[in-house]
Order: sequence, then C-alpha cells, then structure tokens
Amino acid sequence: MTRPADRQNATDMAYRRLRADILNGALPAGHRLTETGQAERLQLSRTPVREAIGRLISEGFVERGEGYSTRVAEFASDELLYVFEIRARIEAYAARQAALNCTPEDIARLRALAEVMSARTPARSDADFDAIAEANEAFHSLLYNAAKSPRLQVIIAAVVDVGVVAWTYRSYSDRAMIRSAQHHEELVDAIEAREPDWAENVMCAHVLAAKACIVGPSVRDAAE
Amino acid sequence: MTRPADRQNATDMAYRRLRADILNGALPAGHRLTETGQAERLQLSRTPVREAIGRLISEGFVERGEGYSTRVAEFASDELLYVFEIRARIEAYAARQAALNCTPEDIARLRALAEVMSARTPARSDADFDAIAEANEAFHSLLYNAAKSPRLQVIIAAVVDVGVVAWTYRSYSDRAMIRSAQHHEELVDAIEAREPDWAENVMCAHVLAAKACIVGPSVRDAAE
DNA sequence: TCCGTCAATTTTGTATGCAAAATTGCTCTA
DNA sequence: TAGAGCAATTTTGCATACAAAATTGACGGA
Repeated sequence: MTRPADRQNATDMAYRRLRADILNGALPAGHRLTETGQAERLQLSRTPVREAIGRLISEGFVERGEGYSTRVAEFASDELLYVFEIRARIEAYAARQAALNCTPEDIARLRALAEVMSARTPARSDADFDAIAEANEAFHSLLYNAAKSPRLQVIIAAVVDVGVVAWTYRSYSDRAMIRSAQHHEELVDAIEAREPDWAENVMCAHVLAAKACIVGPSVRDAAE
Repeated sequence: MTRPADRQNATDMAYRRLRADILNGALPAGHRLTETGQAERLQLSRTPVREAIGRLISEGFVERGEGYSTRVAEFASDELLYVFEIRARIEAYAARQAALNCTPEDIARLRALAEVMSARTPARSDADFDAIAEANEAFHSLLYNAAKSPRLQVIIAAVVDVGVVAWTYRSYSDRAMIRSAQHHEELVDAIEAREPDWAENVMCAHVLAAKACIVGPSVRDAAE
C-alpha cells in the first residue's frame, strides 16, 4: 500500500488530520507529538507524518522545544488578539481586491451565500448554526480566491485558521449574529458597486466585531 | 555523515540555500527543481531536500504543476504589487506593536541602525550600499521581533522575502534613499514617543515608497 | 515525413534502516 | 530513603530502497 486509494497522498492527509485535530481540540495545546505515535494513530509510516509535522511547525501550530520535545503550540490569550488584528488587515485587503477583481458570477455566488446566512439568522437550531458556519466559510474562501494571489493564500492559511481555534457562532449574541449577517450583505453590495474602500472597511469592521465576540469585552483592550 | 559538522541540520540548510538561490536569481523563475538534482547539487540526500522543497511550496516560492513538474514560482508583475500592498499593511501593524511593546534597549538599537543608514546616505560606493542594506534588514528584523507573535513571523517569511526578489537600494534615486533614511529615523521617534498611529503610518508610507521605487511609476497604478 | 505506441528512464511518494542525541528509569551507594 | 550515575529505550535526523506514476524517446507504420 504505497498510495492511499482515495486519490490523495498520505502527507496531505496527515497534515489535514493533524491540523484538524489541533484546531478542534482533539490534540490539545501542550500535547506531545511523536512521529512514531502519530504515524501509528493515523496508520501511516513516519515519513508523511514527519512532513506534515514539519509544515505545522513552520506554520506555528506545533512547536519544538529543547531536545526531543515536540508539542502542540499554546496560544497565549493575547496571541489570539494579535491574530484578529492581523486578520482584519489581511482580509480587508482581500475584500478590496475582490471589489476590484470579482467577476459577476463571483458576486452572484457571494450574494447567494450571504442570503443563506441572513435567512438562518439568528440561529435557533444546530442545523442553523451549521448552515451559517458553512456558508460563512464558503463566502470567505470565495473572497480570498477572487484576489488571485498565491501569497495571500499562504498568509490566510497561517492566520485565519488560527483564529478559528476558538471560533464558533455559538458564542455570538443574537445582535452580533444579525450584525454579522448584515456585514456579509453589505460586503456584497460594496463589491458589486466596485467600491474598494467601502469593501475594505466593512470587512475590517466585520473581523474586529468577530474579535469582540470571541475574546469578550473584558479583555478587549488588552492588545493595545 | 549523518549530521553536518556546523551544528545545523541538513533540512534547514537545504531550505535556506534553496530559498536564497531562488531569491538571488541563481534558480530563476520557471526553473525545474528535482529532488535528486538538488540533492546532488547541495551534497545531501533526498530527504532533507524534499522537506525543504515542501516548505518552499507551502510558502509559495515553488510550485507543483501537473505530474512530475516542480518549478520555481513565477511572480506575475502584478503579484509583486500585491506583495507590497500586503507588506505595507503587515509591517505597519508590526510597527504599531513595536511602538506599544518595544523595550528601551530595542529603541536604542533601532536608533543606532537608523543612524548607520543616515550616515551612509546617499550611498556612493558598494560598501555604502551593503552597509545600508544590512542595517535595513537588521532594523526591520528587530521590529518584527518586538511584536512577539509567531504568527507574524510566518507571515513575514511568506511575504516580505518575496518583495526582496527584485529589491535593491541600487534602484533607488538619491531622493528616495534620503527619504528612506528619514523614514527610519522618524519610525524610531514615533516608537520612542509611544505613538502607535504615527509609527503605523510612517511604516505604511515607507513600504509604499519602496514599492514605487521598485515597480517604477509606469506601472504604479496597475494594481488598482 | 509525421504521428501513434510502447518501453526505458526519471521523478515522486512512501516505507524502513541506522546512527546520534535525549530521555527515562533502574540500580547502587551513602 | 534519597540521590547520583549509568544503561536501556525512545525520538529524531538522515539515507536509501522500492513501487507507482509520469515523462521521454525511439521505433514502426502510414
């Protein structure tokens, strides 16, 4: 068995599974990772696991201490604040580029996703939450892809996913959820109007609003 | 020989050498990379070279096409513009954090570096150019480290180094060089004054000025 | 001459072997 | 019993072997 049957290489699979397990908490911060141990758990040899861990280290999800100590990275609470600050800037730029470059088809798809979110807001059931989260992810992905910059993809992988560690719409109040849905609609309007400044600032507000929902008002000013 | 004598592992060495060769043009954009070929060139086995190439791919310096085709990534000319736009935002944020977090020792070191640059400006010899470039790199590194965020390090590796592909002070006019030196001094002043907004905006201007020097006025508006 | 087909070579993906460094834990001594 | 020292195990880093996929090139037919 040199190649998994599902037409996808083992390294990528190991990377995705490890990252997913870190992000969803199955591998909690501080947990020790050994190549052999994970290889056994994922039913792979050391090589793909080793490469996956290498990528996760270079992206900051995993840390190497002194000696043979490889652990899931801890996120200092203010690190999460920084991440949102960086996200606000990067995603605002992506929105700006989208306003300049989006095709009409892209805009139609964005609008459809924004409407899904609005229709389900405020969420009242697990199905609502899941549908909103899914549409939200698709919305933001579409936006990143509209700014056709490989560099932007790398950055977003490094930053956005980290923010997601602690992220869930379930921590949003009804007001925050309604506002979030309105932000998405406003973004589409700004992009359709080809107003890069508008789009940029709405997106910036959107991310900073998310930050406030996640970290809570009590520590809101700690980063500054 | 399992460990190179110079107390540094082979994977990191391969990564640094490959990246350096890409950035300085020894491995030009579009050049095909094979694991075996580079392993032979760098006098290493395939494993560390493979891991290094994997990192370079995830950072966007190297691309995999269809099939067995692995090449040094091409930078579309507008990609370089995007990179400067992203840099302006990220580095401005780093400067902001520096204004908030720098220690007095950091500030003293920044000032010393800024003074080195000013003293050599405008550059009249290769020694001047080299000294300025070195001080400039040290200055910016110090700034990134002041914002103690691992995430920021990853982003900067992915973005800042790319901008350096085409970068050299030699393409600066005397006026631009003088302005650049003044920007550095102003940055230190803003940081010392603990004025995050001032630092942020000076840095933003600094990067956008660099963009104008690199890409030239003729294509200055192409990104927008 | 040009094009299709097939075999040889190249390249990548994965597994595994081996050595060095680090950790662990056991034993022996005081 | 507590602690120091040493041996066994674990873990990582690198090299290499092997299989599958892709490329290349040569050969033959039209």
